[in-house]
Amino acid sequence: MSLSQTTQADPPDAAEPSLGLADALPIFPPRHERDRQALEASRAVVGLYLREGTADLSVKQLAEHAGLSERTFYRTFPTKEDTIRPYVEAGLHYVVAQVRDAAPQLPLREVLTRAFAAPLDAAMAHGDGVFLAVLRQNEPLRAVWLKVITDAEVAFAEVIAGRLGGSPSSAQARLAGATVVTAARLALEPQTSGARPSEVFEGCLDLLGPALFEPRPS
Amino acid sequence: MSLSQTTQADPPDAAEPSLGLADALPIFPPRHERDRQALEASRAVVGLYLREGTADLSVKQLAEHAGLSERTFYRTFPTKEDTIRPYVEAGLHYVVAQVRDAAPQLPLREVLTRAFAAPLDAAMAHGDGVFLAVLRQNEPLRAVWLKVITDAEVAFAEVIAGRLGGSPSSAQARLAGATVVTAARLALEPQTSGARPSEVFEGCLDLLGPALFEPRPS
DNA sequence: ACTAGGTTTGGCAGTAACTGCCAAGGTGGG
DNA sequence: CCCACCTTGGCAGTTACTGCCAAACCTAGT
Repeated sequence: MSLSQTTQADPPDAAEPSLGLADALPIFPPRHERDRQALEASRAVVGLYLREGTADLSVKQLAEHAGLSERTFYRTFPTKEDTIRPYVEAGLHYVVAQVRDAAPQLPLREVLTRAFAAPLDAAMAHGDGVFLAVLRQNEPLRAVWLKVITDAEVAFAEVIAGRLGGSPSSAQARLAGATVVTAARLALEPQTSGARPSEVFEGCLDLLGPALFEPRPS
Repeated sequence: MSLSQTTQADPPDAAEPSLGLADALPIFPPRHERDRQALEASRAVVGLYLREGTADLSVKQLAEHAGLSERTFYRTFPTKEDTIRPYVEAGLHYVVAQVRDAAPQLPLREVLTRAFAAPLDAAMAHGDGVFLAVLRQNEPLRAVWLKVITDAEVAFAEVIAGRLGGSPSSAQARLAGATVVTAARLALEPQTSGARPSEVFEGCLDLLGPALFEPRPS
C-alpha cells in the first residue's frame, strides 16, 4: 500500500485486487500524517538498534526512546518487530520512485542498475551499514525485513510494467519485480569476493540475461 | 542445515560460511531423532490449522493436540509460529532431493520442472491446498514460511551447482537457487488466469531464458 | 467565550507467549 | 543395584500485547 500508492490519488478504499501488499498496516485510518509520525518513530528506533544492538531492548525502552507512551507505541506499530517497517519501506519507496521517474527513453536495464546502485552501496557502507548487521543478528527482524521487501515486489512490478507497457499483473512484470528484489537481496549478502553490492546486483542482472527486462509482444 | 545435509555425512559442526540457512533451529543437539519428532508434531499442528483455522488457537491447545506438554512444546519449537517449519522444510527437502537424484544426463531445466511440478500442483489442490489459505490469512505464519523457503535457496544452489559443476557459492548457483524458489513462490500465488502452478512455474523459467540454468565457462 | 462531538492519548488490568528453575522419572553402564 | 546423564513436566516470573475507560485535545457551531 504505502509503497505503490504514493503518486496515485488516494483511491477511496476501493476493494483492490489485494495481492498481499495491500492491507499492510491496516491500523492507519487517516494515512498520511500517521505515516510520517510512524516513519519518524521508526527512524528513532532503528537508530537505537544501531547504537545499542537489538538484544535486551524492551518495548518500554523503544517507546520511550521514540517519544511515545507504551500504549501509543502499540497504536503505531502492530508488533515490536514492525518498528523497522516504515524505515525499510521508505528506502524501498525511494528506489521505486527512481525507477518510475527515470527518463522514459532509457532502457529498463539501465534504469534499474542506476536506481539500485547508490542505495545498495550505501546500505553496505557505514551509516545504514550496521542495519544489515542488525538483521543478521536478530532473526525476527530479518523475518519482517524479508516480508517487507517481498511485498515490495508488487510495487516494482507496477513501475516496471509502466515502462515496458504491459499489465502490472502480467507474468513478466510480476517476475521482473520479484527478480530485482531478489537480486538486491543477494547483493546485500556477505560476499566472499570483495565486490560492492551494486556490482553484485549488476552481475545478477547479467546472469539473468536481457530477455526479462525487454518489452514483449505479449 | 536440515535441508542440505541429509545425504552428506554430518560435518562435525564445522564453521560453515553461514549464509543464513545455518544456525536454524540451534535448539537440537542430537539432531536426527529430534527432527523426526518435531516433524511429527509439526504435521499434527498443521492438521489442526487446516481443520480449525489459525485464529483462537493457543499454544496450550497446539501442544495438547500434538501430544506434548506445553513445556516440551517450547523445547521442540522455538516459537509458536515455528510449528509449521518442519512441515514446510520436509516439502522443500523432497524437491531438493528430486533435483539432486535425477538422472545426471538430463538438462537442469528439465530436472527442475519435473521436480517442482507435482509438489506445486499438489500444494494448490486439496490436501495441502488449505495450507496456502492458512498462510494467506495468518501474517505471522506467512512470515516464517517466507523465511523458510528463502533459507532453502542455499540448498537449491548446492544441488544446482552439483549439476552444473560450479561452486555452490558462485553467483550463478546462488542466483539460480534463489530464482527457482522465487518462481515457485509466484506459481503459488492466486492466479488471475486459471493456470496450474506447474504451468506458471514453467512460464517463469521460460521468461528467464535458458542462460541461468546452463553450465558456464566461469 | 463556551459548549458539544469526535478523536487521540495514557494508564491500568488482564491475557497469552515465552523462559529459568528444579524436582521427578527414565535409560544405560558399571 | 546404583549412579551419571538426559529428558520431561510443572511452577513462577517476565515480557509482549489488548480492551477498556477516563482525561486531554482539537474543531466547529452558536
